[in-house]
Amino acid sequence: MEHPSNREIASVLEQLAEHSQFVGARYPARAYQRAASAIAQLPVSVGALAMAGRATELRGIGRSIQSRIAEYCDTGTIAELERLREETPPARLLLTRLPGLGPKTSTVIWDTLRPTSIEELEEMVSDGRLRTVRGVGPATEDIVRAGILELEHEPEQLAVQLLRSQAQRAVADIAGVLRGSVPGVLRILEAGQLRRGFELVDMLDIVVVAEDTVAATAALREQLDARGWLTSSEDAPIVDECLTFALDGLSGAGVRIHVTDTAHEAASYAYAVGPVDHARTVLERSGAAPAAAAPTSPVPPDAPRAAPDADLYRRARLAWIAPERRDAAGALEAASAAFAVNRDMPALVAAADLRGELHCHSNWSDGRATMEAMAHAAIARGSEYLAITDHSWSLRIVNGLAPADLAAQWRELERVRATMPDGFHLLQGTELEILPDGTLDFPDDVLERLDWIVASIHSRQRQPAEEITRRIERAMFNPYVDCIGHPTSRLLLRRPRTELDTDRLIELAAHTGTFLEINSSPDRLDLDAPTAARAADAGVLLCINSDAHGPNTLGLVEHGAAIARRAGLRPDQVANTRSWEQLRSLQKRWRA
DNA sequence: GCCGTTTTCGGCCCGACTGTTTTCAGTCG
Repeated sequence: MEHPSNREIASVLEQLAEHSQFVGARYPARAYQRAASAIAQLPVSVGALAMAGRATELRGIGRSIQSRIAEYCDTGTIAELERLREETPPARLLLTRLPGLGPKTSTVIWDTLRPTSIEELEEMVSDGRLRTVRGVGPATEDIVRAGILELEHEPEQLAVQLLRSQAQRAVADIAGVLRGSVPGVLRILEAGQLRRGFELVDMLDIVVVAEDTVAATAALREQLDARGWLTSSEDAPIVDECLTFALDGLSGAGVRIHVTDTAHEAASYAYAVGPVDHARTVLERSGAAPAAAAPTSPVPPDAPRAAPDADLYRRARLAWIAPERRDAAGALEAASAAFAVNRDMPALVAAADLRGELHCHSNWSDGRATMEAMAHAAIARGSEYLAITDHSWSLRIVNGLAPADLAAQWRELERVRATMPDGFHLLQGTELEILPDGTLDFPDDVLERLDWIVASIHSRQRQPAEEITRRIERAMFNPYVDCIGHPTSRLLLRRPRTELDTDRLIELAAHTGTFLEINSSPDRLDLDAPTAARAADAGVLLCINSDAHGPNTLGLVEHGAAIARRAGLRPDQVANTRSWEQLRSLQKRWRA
């Protein structure tokens, strides 16, 4: 029996959380929220667990939430939530969703004014009635006014964007459906924006290679229809039959499934990877004759010879271009020039090139696992070194470590180290808070005892450009600061980047010998690809770091590697493609 | 709504900042 995805269930719980806020039940709201975020990253189906009565074994899920999940699996809905939804006026929803208005203020406004519509709320803003609400001043008024305005402009920004991690999960879900229900599927290939390494994705492209495209398309259409997913179907202009639909639920991103057979696989894949203009040019240059022989699956993501469309590029008299570089300016010209002299395009860095991990957290601060568990997970991934970089003490919210804690951690680390296999380096580090004035959270005599130091900003992120740039500059001049973590502090779809002047950042990183991070957390991906490319051009070494908070998230470096590849980075431009001994010799503390 | 051998009831990350007050509540990370 199939269950709704964890993503879907999490979104339902989030809606329950929102509605709990309306009735002032803030602790239940938090419980729903906690359950939702626990489920979202769970590797097993919570629906199956709930139906078996075992979901309560998970932290954050009790009898009540379990029964709601089971109800959702059974009936596809939760009666209580449906009722709440119908009872909730749009103006109420708007108020609670405004960033800067919390549960208290939005409830006070609602209780005092009771606008029956967004239009009425707008009137209340302009005629000053909003201002009469206790606790509402000019700033709050601005927040509401801006919120209404944004709502009016929404059609333009309605395109739904997914983080890479969400997009990958969605693709995996869809692929699961396809495998189980469409006959004669030979392989399923990830294409489109996701394959090209976009940090945000609004269209998922999936190539289905089938023995019989007519039969496969019919079965696929039926499956999608049965799920209510199919919104439209169009024939792709060039090479394949393409089914287009919208994902259900919260995400609502577009999906295109390209059905093809082995004879047309290369062209179909190139087209599905895109961008369209690039694919067209390649297809035209190749003579667009369908490839005779198809490569055999499975296709490793990056071996040029084995890529599904490698042959196509050859016939187009082009060196093969990695999907991540197909948006890059001048890619076709470079590939043509390389082909003329019988060369490949420069090799791009891949996650498999990374020999160690330089930014992760343990349960000494806000990580979920012991240092030991993190180390074993790193070893299992083939890493040669792992730096434990728990937060420093000014970040109390995540249990940042004081110098005394650091000393205790050191003793524990020594004990764990003794159990490690030969050749593996467990390093003691810190994610050091750069304080608002640019001073560091630990003095130098503490820092000099650590193996590896990532310095980052988590507070006062709205400083003006000059201040925040000076702040990071001061940190980079410290001889023990090895790397600047998530330099612009953006959170994709949630929070804009800081005003940091990245030109200055790069210039000083080169000058001081400080590495810059490509943080692989899917909602950060910071530095972004264009900035990382500029940094590499300036001779700055980048670190691709997972920022893992548990053993399962060390693999997030795949996302960071995708960004690095979009930036065109070679392995030698990434610091942690080196052994720890080599990397260590590049730390500025040994070079001065 | 969830959690727990120091609790089956009474707590729930905690400090800084901001905007609203006129000494502090609400929001955020």
